[in-house]
Order: sequence, then C-alpha cells, then structure tokens
Amino acid sequence: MNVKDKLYKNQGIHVITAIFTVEQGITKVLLVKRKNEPFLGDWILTGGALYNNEDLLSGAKREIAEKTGIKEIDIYQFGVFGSVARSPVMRMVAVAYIGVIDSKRVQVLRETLRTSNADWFPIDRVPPLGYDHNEILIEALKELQKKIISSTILKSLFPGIFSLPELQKVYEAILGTKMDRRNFRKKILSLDLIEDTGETAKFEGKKPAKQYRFKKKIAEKKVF
Amino acid sequence: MNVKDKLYKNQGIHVITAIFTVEQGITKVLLVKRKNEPFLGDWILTGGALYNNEDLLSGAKREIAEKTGIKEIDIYQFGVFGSVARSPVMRMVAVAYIGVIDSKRVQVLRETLRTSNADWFPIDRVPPLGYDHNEILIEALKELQKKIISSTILKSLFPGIFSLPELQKVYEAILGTKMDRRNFRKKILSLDLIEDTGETAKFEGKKPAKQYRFKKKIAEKKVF
DNA sequence: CTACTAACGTGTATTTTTTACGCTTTTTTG
DNA sequence: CAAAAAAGCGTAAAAAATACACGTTAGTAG
Repeated sequence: MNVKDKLYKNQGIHVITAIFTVEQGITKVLLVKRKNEPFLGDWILTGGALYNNEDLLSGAKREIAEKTGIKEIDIYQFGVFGSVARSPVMRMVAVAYIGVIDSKRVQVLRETLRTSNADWFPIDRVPPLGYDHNEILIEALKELQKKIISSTILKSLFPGIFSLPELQKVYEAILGTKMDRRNFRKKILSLDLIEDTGETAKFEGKKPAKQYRFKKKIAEKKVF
Repeated sequence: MNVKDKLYKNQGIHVITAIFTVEQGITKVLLVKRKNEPFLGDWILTGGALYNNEDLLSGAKREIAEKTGIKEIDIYQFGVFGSVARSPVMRMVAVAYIGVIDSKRVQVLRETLRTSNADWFPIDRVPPLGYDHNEILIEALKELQKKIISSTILKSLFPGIFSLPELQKVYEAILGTKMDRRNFRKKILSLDLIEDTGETAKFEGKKPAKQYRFKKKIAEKKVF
C-alpha cells in the first residue's frame, strides 16, 4: 500500500439506529450491550457495519433484527457522524436512523430483548455509551421531536386504537411540554389523520375516552 | 481475505457539495468536468473521496478548494447516498452538502473556475451527470429551498449590501414562486436580521431602493 | 343514594399571524 | 411635463393559534 492509499483505504460505514418508545409517560431508548471489542461490555445504540451488498436502509434494518430480534420497524435517516476518532479500530462513518416502537409491542418484545442483551433506558438515565453514541443519541432525540411534529412517525407510535388523551401524553413525554387538552384535540382532528372507531374505553380518567385509529393512508403534513 | 471480510472491506466515503448561486434571477449550480475514470469527461458535482485524517466537513471543503479553487464557503450537510451501485469501482457512500455563493463573487471566480474545468449551469439545464449526482442535485435543491427559509444560509447569498427587491428576486428564483412585495418587506424586516445602511441605489426599477446589510450576529430563526 | 371529584368532550372568545391590497413617492421616458 | 414603472408605507380582512368557560360521564366517600 503506497502513501496515497493510506489516505483513502481502510474505511467503513456504520449504520446506527436509535429506537424509542414511550411507557407510562417516560421516553425510553433501546440499548444493546456489546459482546466484542472495542467497547466490550458497554451499552450502545443498535447498529453495526454496513455490508457491501446492501443499501443503507437495509443494512440498518438487518442490524436491528440481528442485535435485537425486532423484525418490523420503520426507520428514518437523520444524520451522519464522521469524526476521525469515533472508532478506535479503523475509520468509520456512521449513518444514523431513528425508529419508534409502540408501548404494547414493547411488552411482547421483552423476552426477545432480554436474550439479546438489550434493554430500554429512560432517556434521562442513559449510561455513558460506547463509540460516540451519546452524541448520536442527543441528535436522535432532537430529530424525534422534529419528526413527531410531522405526521408519519406518529403512526408507528399507535398502530392500533388509542384515545386522544393517550396520544397527547406521548406527545408531551417526547416534547417535554404540556399542552392544552382542548387545543390538542382540535389540532389533531383538523389534520384528518385519525378516525373515530365509535368505541370508548377508559384509560386513566373517570369518563371513558373515545377510541380512534389512524386512517390507512397518511399524507406527509406539518402538525405544529 | 476471507468470505466474511468481503462483506465489509473495500468501502469508502465520498464528500459531495452542490454549490449554488443566483444570477439575473436564474438559480445555477456549479459542476466540474471529470478528468479521470470512471465517468471521464462527465460533469459532476464538486467532491471526492474522504481522507482518513480529516472529518467530513473538512474533507468536503478540501475537495471544493482542490476542484474549483473556492477557498471560503459555508456548507451544510443534508443527506447521505448509499445505493450499492452508485460507484462502479468500489462501494462508496456519499455524504452530501449544499453551499451558496453570492453573484458578485461569481464574477471574481470566473477565471479560476475556467481553469478548473468548472462551470455554472442553470438548474433546469443540467446535463446527465456522472455517478448518482443528478439524484443528489435534486435533493440538494429541495434542501436549498428549505434552508433559504431558515435564516443563516441567506447571509451567504448577500455578504455585502443589497436592496429588498434584490433579495426578494433571489428568494423567488430559488423557491420558484412570486411573493407580494409589501408582505415580503414586512416579513424580512420583522425578523430583525438586516439593518438600513442609510444609502440608496437603483437596481432595476425607477425609484432607487434602500440599501440594507445583514447584522453581525444572526440567530437561527424560521423565516416563513 | 347522593354529593363530590377527576377526567373527558364541546364550544366560544381573544390574540396573533398571515395575506390582500390601496395609495404615495421617486425616478425614467417620450 | 405627463405617463409609466418600481419602491415604499399603511391598513383591512382572513386564518391560525391560544385561552378559557361549561357541560358530561364515571368512580368514590359518606
């Protein structure tokens, strides 16, 4: 290998995904414990090296399936991380994604995740992570907040039926703000994204809440 | 090299920048003619391979300086392109940036660019480009339209003094829309980004226009 | 069984932002 | 010097965001 080659060669691509959920009003992120060097034993976001025969999105999804057992998930690219020293082994550039899993699926996944050495961490209780994953997580969270304000990712949070108070609590958990119940309702309904199921069910409160579901096709729209 | 290595090895990173300007109401992009295989003789966006000893932003700026002679430019990362077949030589993932150069600097750069085999192309008269650069350019233009609506990149378009009608024409050229002169003025002035120089100068019209300049420090703000 | 409370749902008033557009001023042109 | 073109100033209407009052439905205490 000649001198010029050293400038270019031995580079690689990471595909990294920050997977979020909201349980009981707490925003949580999925972390995996590393089983190899470097960063053996450290918690990191789901991800790994991209293969040559797959595109970025496929690679990110394959890594999620391999590392956590999660097969079906919509993910969204949001950034690239390329500091020279972000990996101690060789020059790696990370392409970063976010994804969301609804809290009901979290229950189902619990055993799968346990055997994968994966666990949910409240976002304000995340330990120091391997690589530059703390930095990536901070950006991922900002992106999640942006994305929740555009409609599509919202649907992943509630694939089934839900009430508006439930939906609002998830919004408030992710955005870290409180909103007016009546204005929230008005806003969401005016978007024409969800429909009344005709059913009601109680969630926390005393008066049962109407149950809604997302309509089949959702146009990409600004919410707030 | 064993079988598993083939999955990961021989990967590289491109840093690509779409550099735009606006001249006489026409949005233009800077293209460079390739001097080597692959895509010898084709026009492409400014860019090249990332070195191991530089981060992404530095790499993109180095490539701009090498390929076009442009030394000072603010650029903004906006996406990643990683199709398996985007480069015929080896697996390359491209990190993409946009940048803007004001029309006055375009005049100064003309000779430099000529010797670099670089030239400005109106965005609706771009030839088929090498690699996947047509695709990158389309995304870059969308991003430019988004960015012009957030204040910071706006300043790169007019580093000196300018009139509001001039500024509006650039907006209209990039966004491809017409706006009301009086509302545009109101909007821009309310942002508190620019200040009156006290001078006037005629641009196209009959009545001379007031000259403005951007204030020193500009907060990141939504414009529209 | 009744009264009280907590949470849900509906409606309306107010404020702020956006959009539309009339009118005056300054310069060029015939 | 009158007409036309472009800049600038101001106000009115429409739309969106925000604030908040009030009625409804269940659980709970006595």
